[in-house]
Amino acid sequence: MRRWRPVGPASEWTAMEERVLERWREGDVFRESVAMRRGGEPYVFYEGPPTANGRPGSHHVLSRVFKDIFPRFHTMRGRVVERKAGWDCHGLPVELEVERQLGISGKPGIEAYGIAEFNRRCRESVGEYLEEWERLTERIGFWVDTSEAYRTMDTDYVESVWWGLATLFEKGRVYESDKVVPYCPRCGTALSSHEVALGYQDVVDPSIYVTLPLLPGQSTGEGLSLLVWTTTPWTLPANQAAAISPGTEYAVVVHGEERLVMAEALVPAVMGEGAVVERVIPAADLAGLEYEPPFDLIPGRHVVVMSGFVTTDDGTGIVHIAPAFGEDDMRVARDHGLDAPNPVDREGRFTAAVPLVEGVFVKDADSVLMGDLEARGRVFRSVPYAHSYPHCWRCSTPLLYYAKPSWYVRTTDVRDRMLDLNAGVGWHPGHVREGRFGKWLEGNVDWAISRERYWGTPLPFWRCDDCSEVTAIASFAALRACALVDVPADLDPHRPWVDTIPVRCGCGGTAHRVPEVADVWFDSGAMPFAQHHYPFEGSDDLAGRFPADFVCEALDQTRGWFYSLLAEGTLLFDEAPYRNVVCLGLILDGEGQKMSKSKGNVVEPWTVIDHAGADAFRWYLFTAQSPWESFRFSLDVVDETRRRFLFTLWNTYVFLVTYAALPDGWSPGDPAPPPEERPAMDRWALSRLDATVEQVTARLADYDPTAAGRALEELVDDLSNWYVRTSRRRFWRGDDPAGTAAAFATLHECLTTISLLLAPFCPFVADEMWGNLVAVHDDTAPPSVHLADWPDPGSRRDQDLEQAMVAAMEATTLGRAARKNAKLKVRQPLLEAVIACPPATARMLHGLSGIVAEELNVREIRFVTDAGGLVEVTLKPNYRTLGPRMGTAMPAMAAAVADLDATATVRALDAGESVTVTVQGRDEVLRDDDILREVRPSEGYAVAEGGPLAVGLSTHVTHELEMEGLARDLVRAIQNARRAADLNVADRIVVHLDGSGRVREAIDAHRQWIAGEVLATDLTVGHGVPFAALHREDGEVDAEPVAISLSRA
RNA sequence: GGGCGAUUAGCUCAGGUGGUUAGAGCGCAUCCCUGAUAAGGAUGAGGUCCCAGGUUCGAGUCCUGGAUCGCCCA
Repeated sequence: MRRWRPVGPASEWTAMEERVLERWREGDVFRESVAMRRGGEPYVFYEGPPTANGRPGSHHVLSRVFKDIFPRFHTMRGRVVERKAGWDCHGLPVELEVERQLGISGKPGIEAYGIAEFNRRCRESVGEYLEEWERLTERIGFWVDTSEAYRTMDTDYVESVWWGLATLFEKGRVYESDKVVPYCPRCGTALSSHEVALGYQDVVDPSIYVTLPLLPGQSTGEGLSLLVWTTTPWTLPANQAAAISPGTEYAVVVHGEERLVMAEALVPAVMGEGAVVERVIPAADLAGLEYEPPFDLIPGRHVVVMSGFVTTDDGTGIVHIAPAFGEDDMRVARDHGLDAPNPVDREGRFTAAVPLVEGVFVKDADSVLMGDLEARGRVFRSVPYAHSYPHCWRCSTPLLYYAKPSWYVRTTDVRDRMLDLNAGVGWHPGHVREGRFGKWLEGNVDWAISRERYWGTPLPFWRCDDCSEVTAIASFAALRACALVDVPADLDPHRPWVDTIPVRCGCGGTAHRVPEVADVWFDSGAMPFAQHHYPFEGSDDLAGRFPADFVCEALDQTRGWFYSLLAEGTLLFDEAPYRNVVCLGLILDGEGQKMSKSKGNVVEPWTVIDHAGADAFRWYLFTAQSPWESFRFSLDVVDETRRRFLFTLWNTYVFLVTYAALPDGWSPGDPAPPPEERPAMDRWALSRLDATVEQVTARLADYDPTAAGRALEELVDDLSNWYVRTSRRRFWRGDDPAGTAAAFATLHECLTTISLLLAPFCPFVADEMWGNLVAVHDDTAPPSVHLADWPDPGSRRDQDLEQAMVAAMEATTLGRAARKNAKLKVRQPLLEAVIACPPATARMLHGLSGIVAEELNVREIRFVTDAGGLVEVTLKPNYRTLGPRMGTAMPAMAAAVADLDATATVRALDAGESVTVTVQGRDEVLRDDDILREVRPSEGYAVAEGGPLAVGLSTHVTHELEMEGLARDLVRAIQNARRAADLNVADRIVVHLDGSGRVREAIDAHRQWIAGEVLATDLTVGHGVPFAALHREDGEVDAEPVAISLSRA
């Protein structure tokens, strides 16, 4: 009883995938695949949480399928791979979305609206696209447990983050400092360096050269003005000092009435070549001089100081110092005991300290301030300046560098340790370790973890109203223990609720929570422990859950999640949080442009899935190129991938099932000869199969799905275009039952093993094939390929056979080229093909000559191994073997080889003798390996050659051969008629033919053969059809008219 | 301004440790096959391997410099 399920055409691919998906749902296959490995060694995967308040795009498909393939692979190899989904819930993107919905903007708007209600809406907004995310996740076959996903806003999660922050605080790794930070005045918050990195834009800012006249009555500098250059004129009112570079010579340049001071080296750049330098002053003589500030509004020392950070690369070599608005400026101010006055409020507007522009946003104040300076004759020159300036990555507001208190984690303390740990991480590509990520770590600065925002993990720090002492609270229990009010059992640990809970300070005073929330990157970096509510629940260690064996995200996460994970892993556990990292590239459109909604070039994942299916989408992403390069992505490239690989595979599978399902077909378990007794073609296929298993396993174990996938592509191509092509007849000829059984068993095993190898890549088609190739026939087999074990490579490699087959393929290609040259179609049988090649090749090919003969449609294959006669030989030195031996004498050797008598040399080598040549007075013995031969047909043969092989065909078509060719043509015509009549491949027919004398002669000569080929039980010839024809057609065969009638037998 | 990566056929991409005539797919042209058929195959045209130096008997491959593009940092 055959149990094969009928198979549909490849064009119904997406319907097939939907059916498989349904089977997974019904059988709960994902859960089962994990559960059945319980007790095995864990393989730890961390899901980097996406934010679900936007639609998932094609780039999310990229990361999600890479997150899928390795867990699937390791599951099949016996590891337990828990896959907990996660969602990043907090942060500015969410707040911005809610602000947009509410039509409010900025912090005052939010506070007027009410933090409680605002945060409630943020919580809702987070889940808005959750359903679409889950639907896409399922449809692309990303197996991850979304039912128990961690969410960074969950109470348990927040408590774990509190634990982390409080632990760092207790270790003395957290501090608060007034520091200049990149600050977004619209969002009202400082940005972390990795956020700043997201928002550089090329802009044109005003840049001005301003004069700072030195005050009269000082030792040096009477009548001189310092020249400073700035691209942020709005910082000039806050000027406190002018910094110069120690050890640099400063020039006094005459400019009209004025005498300007600037670094001597920069005079030509600033003043032009003709500038007159009056004299030169060493930096030391300028230090300490006082000058007239650009605006006499804010008190200060207005003094010249020396600082190492000043360069003479650009500007004037004198730097305007506004301590509140620059990191270097602040350091200079600290070093020299200067104040850091700040005339700009939190919204980025000038305060009453600068009446001229009070209430004006700083960037808008530039022109007014410059106009005022100009009017006072203090501007030397002003030119627009194009540079890259950081903007808020969410709202595009230009960032201000701005002094304000912030909370920091002292990551610089563990910088070297992070570098150590990073050295042991398996990065893919490897250059990220020392390159992009390593360089980033080397330049590490303390991590600013506080944000003055609303929707985030509140910092668990309480500051005493009386003694200012800060208490860090590591758990809700600890909070309850020292709270001065009742803490509800269902505490929402978000603002504003936690802000209403004062606690008792050690000094007896009352402490209130500091207003800031945590950087969302701290949330995601905490996921290794927070997703398990560590250390509050379950085991108090993370054994089997930390570190991860594998994480995977886009390359831009080097500064984001990859960093926050490593920083927290190092600080809290002194261990790298991941062993292997796979980086992914960007998804660009087909023209290499970044996809963006405004350009309208976004390829939606659903478009790809609906048209080409998830397997094709996945296969493209895995195999198109190295995953960390940018993808030039379009529907077309996925479609091409699908046709090239998936359809080829599917056609091969359909071929097997079609013939196996016939009544006289075959089922798994039917007896078949053992592999070693099967024909060469089968042994070759199994050898290739074993080689591929080995390769795919090794490449996947090394996180290289691209090479693994390409090995599979080659195998499928070999099977389809060589094995099936040459073995086709064995699948339906009844005269060799052992050969038929061997063919079925071989192809079945290949496809079954391929379904296993393919399972992590294309889980749908792999399972579909497994179901029909294995599961339906064997009730004890795993019902899904994803519950099966990864195959072990067999021991049937036969490299000699593989090599011989390559030669056979080459001979076939050449034979076909020869036919084309001679204009002899393949259907016309010929007497013989002559293969000219070295004896070793001939020995190798001998066992395969039947295959070559059949492919070339010739009766005989004859080998010619002697040079001369059929072919001429030319000799070339083998540089690969001779080069290292000869060194600089190599050109002389090449000349010596060219001088050899080719025919005699080849004869000697073929006889096993060596050949000696004299090169630069030394005798060199040449072996067979050292000489490469090229054969070329001699005159008179229509042949084709390639390297050491040449194939010639006897072109004489005898009458007998002609009749045989005609018979073949008739078979083809009848087969076409069968197709036109819509018959099944196994239907028996009766045929009646009518045609010319030549046609009749061909039929008479080959009647039995023709009937056999077309499954005819009766074949008649002549006028008048002796049965009621199901189908009839008139046509031509080899220019002869032929009428074909046929009917079912 | 600095770091990292890329640049190979019209397009998309392969090309361990340097070694014969640099490959594949798509597209194009010309054919073939027809018991996988809304498939399949063959042949052909198409290359200054970004440029310039260098190392070497020999460089797409290694070194130096430059150009262009991308990402990251300042």
